[in-house]
Amino acid sequence: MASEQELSTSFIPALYKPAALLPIARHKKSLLYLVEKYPVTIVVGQTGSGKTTQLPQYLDQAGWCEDGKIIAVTQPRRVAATTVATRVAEEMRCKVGEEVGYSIRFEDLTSPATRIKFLTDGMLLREALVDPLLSRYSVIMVDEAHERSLSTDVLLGTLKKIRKKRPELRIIVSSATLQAENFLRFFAGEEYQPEAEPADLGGSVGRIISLEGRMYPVDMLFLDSPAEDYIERAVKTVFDIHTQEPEGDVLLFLTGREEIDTAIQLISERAVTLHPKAPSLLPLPLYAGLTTEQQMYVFEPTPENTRKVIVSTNIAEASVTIDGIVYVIDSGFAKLRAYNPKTGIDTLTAVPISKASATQRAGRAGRTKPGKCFRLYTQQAFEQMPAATVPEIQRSNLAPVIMQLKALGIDNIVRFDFLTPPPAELIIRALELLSSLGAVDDYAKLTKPLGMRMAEIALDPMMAKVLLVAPSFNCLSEILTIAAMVTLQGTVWVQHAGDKRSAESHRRKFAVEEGDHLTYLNVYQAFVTKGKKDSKWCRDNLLNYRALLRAVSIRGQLKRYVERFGIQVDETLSSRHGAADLSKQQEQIRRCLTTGYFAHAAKMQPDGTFKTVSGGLTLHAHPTSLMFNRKADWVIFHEIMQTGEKTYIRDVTKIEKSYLLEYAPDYYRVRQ
DNA sequence: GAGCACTGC
Repeated sequence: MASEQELSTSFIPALYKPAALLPIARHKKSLLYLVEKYPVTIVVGQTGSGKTTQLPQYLDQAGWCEDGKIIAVTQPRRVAATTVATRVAEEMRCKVGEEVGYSIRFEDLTSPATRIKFLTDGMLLREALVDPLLSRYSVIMVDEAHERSLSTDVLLGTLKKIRKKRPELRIIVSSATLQAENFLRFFAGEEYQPEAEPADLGGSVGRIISLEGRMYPVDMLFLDSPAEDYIERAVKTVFDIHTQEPEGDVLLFLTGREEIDTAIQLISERAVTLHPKAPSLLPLPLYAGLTTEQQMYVFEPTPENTRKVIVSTNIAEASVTIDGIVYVIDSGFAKLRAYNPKTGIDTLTAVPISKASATQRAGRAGRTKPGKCFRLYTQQAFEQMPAATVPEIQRSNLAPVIMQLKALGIDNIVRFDFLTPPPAELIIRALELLSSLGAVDDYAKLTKPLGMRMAEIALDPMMAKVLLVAPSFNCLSEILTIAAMVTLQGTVWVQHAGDKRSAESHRRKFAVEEGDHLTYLNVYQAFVTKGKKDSKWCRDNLLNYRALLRAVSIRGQLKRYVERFGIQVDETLSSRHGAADLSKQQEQIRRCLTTGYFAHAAKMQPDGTFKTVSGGLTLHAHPTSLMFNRKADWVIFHEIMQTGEKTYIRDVTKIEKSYLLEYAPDYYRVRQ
């Protein structure tokens, strides 16, 4: 007989609502019927409907994991894959990695016993490289498909192709209301019947099923005339809520760090004028650039007699959920990244959000009780918003996507079945770049072995090329490190607000005059010799400990790729001594970088700005770059981005003009 | 003098 102790440890934590009470429970039969009968099921349901946690368990119970088959559930974000797996494992009373597991880059918590597997959609695409028909899976559920991330879109196209060869495969797409028909139309193709009753739209291919969420009503309030300054209006609204509305925390959506800091300052200043006995206001910032500890404040319970005001970027729209929010203030704007194929430059600008985004933001007010959403725009402006945000695949540099598709054996990109095809110009521009890198031939086929190998490595094509030619420059070990560090995307250093001078002096300790890439190499080498077991060493040097640990993992993974290609990595080279040797080695590294980044070259002007090779554009070294306050002649850079009025280059390294002509003669002959 | 959010065996 089990002791009381044993019994009590097997109880499900009361934290979670018993599964049977979730709205999805009522739909169990019809869900299982649809999945049994149709190859494709589109599930419409909001957060809280239980689709992500319950549906996989229903499928498992109904026998979809017999004969060793697995149910896959994909997520656009790593944290979602891990947290949902943990929760489902608790409900099924097993450990993560047993019947329920997850798989994300660098973390595979699955075993031969795993029947339900949560993974990022990028990860499932990686699996398709090895197992093109994804034959281990009986059901693949693509969750949060309405977010239309790059990987989700590529995955959906790939699944449509796989379905033709595997009619027994079941595909479940989970989506918000607005896009459900698009997904069904996509999979049903010619069988889609626009004139049919809603219940028959998808012919014999699929059906849509709706699960209502566990949402409370949210009152919508619009401005009657447009706001001249939405930050000012937002702050005013915060105080109106604080003085006139019952208790409950406020979530304010703005576009970026600068606006958030301004708003928080205004709120703090004005809070002093509140009546001494009135409840106090606690404004808190939330954006991705904050450290994890700084972000944690928003999740702490609100102190007594206080109202929390969380001032956030888009991160709180889908990625982060905060309890206790009753009031949402929506500026109606978000910063979005877009790629301009004409200039090859990424832009980051504030643009009006879509109706779908506005609805999602408002929904954040109704998670625990009825709420209110104050929209800082008119109803007319809302009507004019686009229905949905332009999918990433239509506003991104497609070079990495094209490499990925080609690695999956999809050669004719133009004929690939995209949910929404990207503009031809984006495809042409990407193919031009891949051709100049030698990754594809005149028929746009992957070259052997260079293009094939580039496609297999999890790196941006320019860096992939650099890595694969590194052995001929005798600097493979160093490039492995540089590639890993650049992948961290500027998270190497931690920023401390108001501590700019000390940040700069710390960076100077590791500085290499030739530029950011060699400085990264220095930082990494210092980290593995001095700081790998010592997070204090990182704190003292304003370095991001977790980011550097990640660099170690990425480097290890890249090294395994290279070794699989039969290329030896000589790690003794990086510890060579002597000034002459060092300078020679640094030159080799700069030459090697140029073989991949020749299209990202610029010349410094007397005033310290840069001009592109064609001469058209004025570029500024990003303030985080070593080249921000140094002299150079020619440079190559990793990234170019336009924000506001200025165009910045980041991760910049000095080169000689002669390198460009030596390593990219064709590219530069045309442009001279 | 400064950057929304994600991701990859």
